[in-house]
Amino acid sequence: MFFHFRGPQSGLRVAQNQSAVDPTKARPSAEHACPRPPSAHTMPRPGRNTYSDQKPPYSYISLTAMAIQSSQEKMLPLSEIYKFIMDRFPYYRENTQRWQNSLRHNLSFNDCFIKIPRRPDQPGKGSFWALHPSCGDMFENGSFLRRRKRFKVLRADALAPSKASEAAHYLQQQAKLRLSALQGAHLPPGGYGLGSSPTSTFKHPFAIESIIAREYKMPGGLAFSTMQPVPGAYPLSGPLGGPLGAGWAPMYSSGMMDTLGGSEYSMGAYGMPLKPLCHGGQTLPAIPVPIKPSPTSGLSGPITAILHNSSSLSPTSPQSVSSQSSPSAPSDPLGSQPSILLSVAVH
DNA sequence: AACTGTTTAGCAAAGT
DNA sequence: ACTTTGCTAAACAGTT
Repeated sequence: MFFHFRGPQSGLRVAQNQSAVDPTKARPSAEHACPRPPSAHTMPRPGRNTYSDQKPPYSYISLTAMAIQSSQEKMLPLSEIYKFIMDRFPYYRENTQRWQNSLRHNLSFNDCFIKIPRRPDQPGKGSFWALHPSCGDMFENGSFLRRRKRFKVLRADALAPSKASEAAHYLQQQAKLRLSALQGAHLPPGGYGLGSSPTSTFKHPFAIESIIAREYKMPGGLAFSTMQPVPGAYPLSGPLGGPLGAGWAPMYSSGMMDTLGGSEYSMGAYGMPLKPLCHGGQTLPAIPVPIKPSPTSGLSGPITAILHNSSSLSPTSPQSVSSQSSPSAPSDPLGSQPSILLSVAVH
């Protein structure tokens, strides 16, 4: 999954219609924030104190993705996303109610963000938010500034079994690729295998990884709050030693791979039994299932199949396998009928 | 009460 | 002109 930053000349509207919405609010206009669209090589990076108190030329989706990407667990609670943004962009230390509302709206509205419930024994407010693994191609040319497409999800209750199995296979492949990436920090050719875009293989100097990695190495110990272990997340010390992407923990820490078509249960990160999610004879990996329909990176063919009637699943929570309902999970509009969602990219 | 999450609505700018 | 995308406001419900 690659995200690149690009100058606002890409077409992103910055701070648009703010004055129109509320002209009484004295806020920096887009022109003020970016008097001259910086070229790619002058594109400021979202480091600490970047943009001073001016509004950064990033959409909320971008900012949120940056925050999530910056975290070791690749997942953050809402409050940590707030922190990340406020920590790096002083502009967002004011009018918090306004932009935080917008940000929450984005989290809910955009399929590229998936919600990962907390463990039952780790109380806290809100869930964790992660990026859908297939959203790396969401932005134009990998840019964080403007998505090139929005994901629409079509219900595919009548999805052919072959399609469903292809989707399961796709998820399996993704898991493997992700694992290999985590293990050696060596990205396989073509990124995580999500690289439907040729840009995925190119690590742009303004890619989030590049930016963040650079900042991680900055002297003075720029310890983001987001880099701290997330309480209540799924801290993992998987077979690889270090912490893994908690949201995807069961994929790597247990015999997830083997559960595909294998035994019914396997042990999760906390020794909890992980039951493959089987519906209608289909066996899908026990991965965090997006509450919302899953987006796709624009790959051809079936990209992601999720179990629609498990709208909110915790990867290691027994509740997630014993009960398909969660407090935050709206009731299935179709009842308990197992169904599979096939997400497609809509241009 | 405060926070979190969902949803609807309207507007503006960019893209097609 | 129409569509898409992003921003903002607001209402509401659920959770802590």
